[in-house]
Amino acid sequence: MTHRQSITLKQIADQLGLSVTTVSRALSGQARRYRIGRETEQRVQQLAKSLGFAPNRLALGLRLKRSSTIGVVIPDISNPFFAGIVRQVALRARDSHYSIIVCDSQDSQDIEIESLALLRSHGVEGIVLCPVGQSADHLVQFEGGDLPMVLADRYFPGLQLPYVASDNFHGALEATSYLIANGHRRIACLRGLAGTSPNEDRLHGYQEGLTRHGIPIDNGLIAGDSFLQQNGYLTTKLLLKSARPFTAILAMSNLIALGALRALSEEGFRTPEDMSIISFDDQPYLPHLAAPMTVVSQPSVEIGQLAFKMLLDRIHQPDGVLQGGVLLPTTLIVRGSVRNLAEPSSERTQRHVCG
Amino acid sequence: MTHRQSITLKQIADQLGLSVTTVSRALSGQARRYRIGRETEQRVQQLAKSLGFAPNRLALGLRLKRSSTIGVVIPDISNPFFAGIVRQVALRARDSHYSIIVCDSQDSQDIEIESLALLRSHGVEGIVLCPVGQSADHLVQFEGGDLPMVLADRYFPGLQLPYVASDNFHGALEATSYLIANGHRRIACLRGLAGTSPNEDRLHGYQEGLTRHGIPIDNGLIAGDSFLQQNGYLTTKLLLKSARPFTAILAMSNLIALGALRALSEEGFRTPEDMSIISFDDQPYLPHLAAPMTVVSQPSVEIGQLAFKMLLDRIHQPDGVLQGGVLLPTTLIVRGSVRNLAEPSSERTQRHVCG
DNA sequence: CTATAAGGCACTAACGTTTGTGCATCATGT
DNA sequence: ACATGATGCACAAACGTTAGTGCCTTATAG
Repeated sequence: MTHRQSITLKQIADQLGLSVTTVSRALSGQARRYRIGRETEQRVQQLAKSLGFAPNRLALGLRLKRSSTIGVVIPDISNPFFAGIVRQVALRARDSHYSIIVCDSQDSQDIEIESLALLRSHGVEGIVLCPVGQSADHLVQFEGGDLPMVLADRYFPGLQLPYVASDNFHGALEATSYLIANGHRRIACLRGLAGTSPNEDRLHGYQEGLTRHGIPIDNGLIAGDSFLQQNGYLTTKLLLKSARPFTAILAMSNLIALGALRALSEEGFRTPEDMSIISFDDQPYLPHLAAPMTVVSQPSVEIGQLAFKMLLDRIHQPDGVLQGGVLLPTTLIVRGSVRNLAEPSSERTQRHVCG
Repeated sequence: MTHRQSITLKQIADQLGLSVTTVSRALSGQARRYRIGRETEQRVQQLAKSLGFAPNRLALGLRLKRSSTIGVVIPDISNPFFAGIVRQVALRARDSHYSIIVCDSQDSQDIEIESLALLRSHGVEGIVLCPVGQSADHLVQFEGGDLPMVLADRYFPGLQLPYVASDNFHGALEATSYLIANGHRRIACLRGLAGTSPNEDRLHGYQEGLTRHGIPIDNGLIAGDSFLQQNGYLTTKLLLKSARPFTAILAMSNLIALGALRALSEEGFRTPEDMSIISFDDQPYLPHLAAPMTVVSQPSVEIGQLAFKMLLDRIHQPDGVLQGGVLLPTTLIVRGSVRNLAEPSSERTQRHVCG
């Protein structure tokens, strides 16, 4: 039970006076097939169990060319959104007897590239990737279908790889429409990293929302260049200082929203009295914010689960027809961070908190 | 560059008309030692580079008995506190050319046990474990020193394993003292899982804080049995319904605090006007809560970094003297969730939000 | 009593790597 | 001319596993 080092087939074989081959077959359920005696089979299984035998996965992987591991590469594992995805992948992987090697690319495409090569050398059977960069040159090698890969959260239009992401276009469209329905016409858009699908899709949804309601698009209200908190903070500061008035903010990530909140607070703006805001990504704490945050919720659980499922499919049928991408619907969760401009401003629109 | 499957030493050897041995030596910097010709060395290195050769880690691990991987086992990777630890371990591991296999034990000791066995079979060189259970029977096998292990966040008093955790006793003591200094005498304590070091240490700190100020300990104000949100919610509900009055809450985890907040909100209690609260674990969103949360901040970055460093030390010197545990100091971050009972109750103690 | 089948197991190679050793060839010193 | 030493590389084994095949024994059929 408590052993100094992992025990091997050979040790069991020696102890029983059998060959390694026989032990292997007795343990892998191949006993019948290879005519191992009933009694021998029992003895092997008993001893193996009592010794707590577990096959060396390195040897197994080498021999079988199946390492029972998959790789997961994400920009920042401490971002709850990505952590949520990783968790679902991890849980599902465990159900399917896979282990996961996790790489944090730190929002760097160079590290991402390195990590992919590293995972390959580890013999992973597949990779779930939340890509960070604006280009996909390093991903074309995976189109071939050796080493299966599924993209999560982001995708690249030209790239022939399966992906799972939120329907960011409609999410942003719905959020923008909601703001407009509440009387907002000048809505700032706090962008994430340009060239990434979430950013582009959300931006288009935002623009479409304005256009559909006959509101001209003011490019001066569209600003920002990263999904990080610092960007939300600085961009909001700048926007508030600019001459362009606006009554609402559409923040393209949870981190951007946090940064915006800080800037608003510093500049003396109250939410939602002086400024309305909608963010992306639902989180457990959002109902408890000073202004309970109205958000476009992404189905991160489903994204993670589906990403793994699609990867597993590709691992099992590498030559099956390539699935396209899947866009999962978002949900607008209405809380209290959007003011209805039609109502008197002195009153909070909802919630008894801070009443 | 773009290859269908990983390339091997043999392929390079064949292409150059050399033996695998020579190629291996030319690539591992052993050329001089084994008298490989200067020119041969160059040719091998060039070709390897141009082919993007990376040694098969499975074979490498098998041969060298060094897999260049470590295992990380945590209760819930989507909990920002643990995600933060994992991230630091991942970053440091990468610096040291280690990959990490992550297991989410889902707060289940059975899964934890399974995961440890799995990691062993993967040939990991060491394990960082945030244990979940109340007993450490399954960990004594690691005292021996084969398979190095470092505990993070929690430890077990009797167990001879190095650990890194917060100084929860003093953290709770400081928080309790702060509450008392603000005039609170009846302070509810929302516990986590009994038998775990964070819970016990925080509880003792709480009790010590009361005792030092001559306040009797009321066991009716100490309740709860898990670190999860649901527990915070239910326990708070129960406590509020009970006959025992209290003016402040000490929540023993970020999740518990979130649950408490929800209960308070539902029961019509305002924070901090009607109820003060202090939680553990600092998070980016806490300043933006309805009542910006005063917390005992844990040095999760340092915990993760140090855990990896200690593990690396043990990997390099398995027979070195066993380090004891390390307790890292916490920081009380004062925000606005504690009301000073000496001040008039109608006014918010600070902040202009919701003014 | 012999051919045939079936039962029970071991031998061998292979996965890709590293490492100890051995076998050539060439130059050098005497 | 002959031992000696360096130089340049290849061979073989090993890590732990699986899978194809072969060998021996016993039972069954003719």
